Amino acid sequence: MYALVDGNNFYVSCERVFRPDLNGRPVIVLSNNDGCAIARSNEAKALGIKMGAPWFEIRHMEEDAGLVALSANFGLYGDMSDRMMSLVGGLGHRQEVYSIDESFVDLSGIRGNLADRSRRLRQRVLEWTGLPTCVGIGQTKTLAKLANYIAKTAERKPGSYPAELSSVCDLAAMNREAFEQVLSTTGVREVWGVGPRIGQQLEDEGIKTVLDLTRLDPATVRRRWSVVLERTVRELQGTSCIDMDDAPAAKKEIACTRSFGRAVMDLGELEEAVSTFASRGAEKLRAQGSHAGQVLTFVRTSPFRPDKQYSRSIIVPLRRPTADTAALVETALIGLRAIFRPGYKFAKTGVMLIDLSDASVLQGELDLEPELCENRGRLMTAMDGLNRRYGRGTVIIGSAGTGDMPRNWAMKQERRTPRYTTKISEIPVAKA
DNA sequence: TCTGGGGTCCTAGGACCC
DNA sequence: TCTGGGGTCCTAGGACCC
Repeated sequence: MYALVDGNNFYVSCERVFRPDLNGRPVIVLSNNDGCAIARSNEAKALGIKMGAPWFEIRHMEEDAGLVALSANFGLYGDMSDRMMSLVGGLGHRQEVYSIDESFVDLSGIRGNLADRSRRLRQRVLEWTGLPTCVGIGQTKTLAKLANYIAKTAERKPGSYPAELSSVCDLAAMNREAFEQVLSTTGVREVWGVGPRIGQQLEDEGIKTVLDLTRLDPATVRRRWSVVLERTVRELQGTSCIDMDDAPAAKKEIACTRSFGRAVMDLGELEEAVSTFASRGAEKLRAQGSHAGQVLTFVRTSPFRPDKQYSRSIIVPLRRPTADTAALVETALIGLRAIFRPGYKFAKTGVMLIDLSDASVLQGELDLEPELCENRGRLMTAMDGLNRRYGRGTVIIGSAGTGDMPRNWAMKQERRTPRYTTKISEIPVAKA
């Protein structure tokens, strides 16, 4: 038995904890570069703002409808997430943190009324962190996800489902008739694992509701679609196919990519951006104890603009796997210089560290610079320590830029709220 | 003017091997 | 005329997730 607990409109709710004046108002949080809406309050959803809606298209609602738009404050959301997750873990014996605002909890061995227990947990999370949540319970992870969707929808749109399913929905506790009734009023696209593509195909075949999907024969689904969808169908039928993953494996690739605040045409500026992203990737790499064997660098123009388009990537191997910032930056720059073409308005670049291996696995080789290597490792440790203690960017590699060049590539963030919980100078002051 | 970032898994097809 | 069988590895692309 599984529960899926997730934060309602998570980023917006994090902002509201410190800005109660935003309660009851339409609020959205924008992606990096203030590009598009990535979180919406219920009031913003009611205005018809879609997930991913470009900001420039909905901006007029600031005037027309009192919409409040905030730049993403990921430092805040990450910290609030940690607080929420540590409480949610108490619901059962094992927890899998699935995303910044969701976690699965294994409820096996938990006695008593699971819905009541979940309601108490919700209350505790709300009181201790200020964050509203919903809980879905089911026999499999896919059913728990579905239950969570129902709980959220029942809460947000009264009348869409029986009122008692609002906020907490336990599909496993329902009788067959009620269960099928709920499934028959839920669209097939709401199922975890059914995206726009498969959703369309299913609907074209007349499979419109979750109940329809649940009644398909798994073998047929495998033949007509894939083993992935077959698993989904089996999970809906109550057979668990997706296990808990409570010790997430090391990443197999690490990406650092950004769209630019403004178009960039100059190689020098791109070099700063690529150096910055490769450095950040190197930090992530060291944090998980890995080495990279190859570095992929890409540049591209904006596919949304009518300008001349250019998009290329290149993979450059390292002489030996490493997590050394200087080596990774140098390699990424070799790639950049190979694919750069003048005359284009670049919109985005990125560095991906691939072919990752565990740092403890070392290829034996004749080492002609043992002291150098050892010192590099210490240097990286010192650098990470300083940046952790005094903030990201305290110590950087020179090619990332010292501010003497235009920084069109720098991210646009015009509406960021303070880092209330993670930056000492930005902690709110309570007045007596 | 202005459209996010970071991942995973699966499959098909080609290259290559014996 | 008639041209095997079984396997691995890699890559690109598709689809999905939040």
